[in-house]
Amino acid sequence: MSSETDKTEKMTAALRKAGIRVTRQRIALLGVLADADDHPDAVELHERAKLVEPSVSLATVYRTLSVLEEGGVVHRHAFEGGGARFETTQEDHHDHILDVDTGEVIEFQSDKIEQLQDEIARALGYDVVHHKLELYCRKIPKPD
Amino acid sequence: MSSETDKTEKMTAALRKAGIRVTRQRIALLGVLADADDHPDAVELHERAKLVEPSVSLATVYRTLSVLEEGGVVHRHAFEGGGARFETTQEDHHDHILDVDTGEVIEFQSDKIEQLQDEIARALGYDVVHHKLELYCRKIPKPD
DNA sequence: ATAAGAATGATAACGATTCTCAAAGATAGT
DNA sequence: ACTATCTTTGAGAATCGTTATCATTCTTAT
Repeated sequence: MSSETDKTEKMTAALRKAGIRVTRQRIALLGVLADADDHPDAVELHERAKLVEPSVSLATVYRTLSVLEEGGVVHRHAFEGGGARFETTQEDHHDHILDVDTGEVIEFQSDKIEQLQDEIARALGYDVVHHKLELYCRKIPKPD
Repeated sequence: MSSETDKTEKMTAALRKAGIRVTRQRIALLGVLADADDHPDAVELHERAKLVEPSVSLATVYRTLSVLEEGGVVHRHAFEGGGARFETTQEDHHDHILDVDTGEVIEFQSDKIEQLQDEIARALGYDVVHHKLELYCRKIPKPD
């Protein structure tokens, strides 16, 4: 099998499609992002990318993340406390619940809320370009 | 008239009520915050506070903002790009529209959205402690 | 007025991110 | 494939917003 090669080709294609120059470092980072099912920050992504492509520098991770963001390939989140965290745009749009005790991130989506946002903005003469909705929450204790 | 004295006394009372020790610097900063109808950052607040109380240092501005936040007297906002921005909690709760072209901040409030947020969180086993809803928008061009 | 503790200004330190620059690499045209 | 051109890279310095340190000054409860 050639699964590693497969992934490389997939990432290469994705970069090409987004009009981004293809380099070893970018393939590695995009691969890591595609595999991640959490919301890692730049340093964490650097750690993971180094396992695939040891030469990647942190500077390049930051640069590439910006490039990928501009290309619409990843989303950058600035949750409260600490640095930015990233995820691919492969999945559908969603917002986040942040567990204030554990730091856990849960994703959710509500068409109703999005629709209300559009209505509110429109009424004030604005179009929503993008939005940020974060619910900082605490687990409801189970009644036992 | 003794309007400056009046304000000082008002600010002093507000600090006392919040259980915060009263100093010249804190009175000055809180006064500036109370007067602000925008969402200034720490450096901007420092500039304004220096006009009232020239001795205030930037370090104290940061320290005091944290103290005031803990005391529930001000809110800290982390809008995209740049540092934190502040406003007093005198007004009712509201969320923000950010004009992506001008940086302008518009406030709005929607009980409906807040209610939906609670419902969504509850369904996932969470209570909302606080939330952040920011609509990054662009002005709809007037048809002329 | 005084003692005990808290707040202050100046500046160093910090973490996250961006910049600089010479060297290496990618792409398009031959 | 070979070059020329333009881009990206790694390493580390620099920057930005913010917090920590510490000796001095100020608040507050007595």
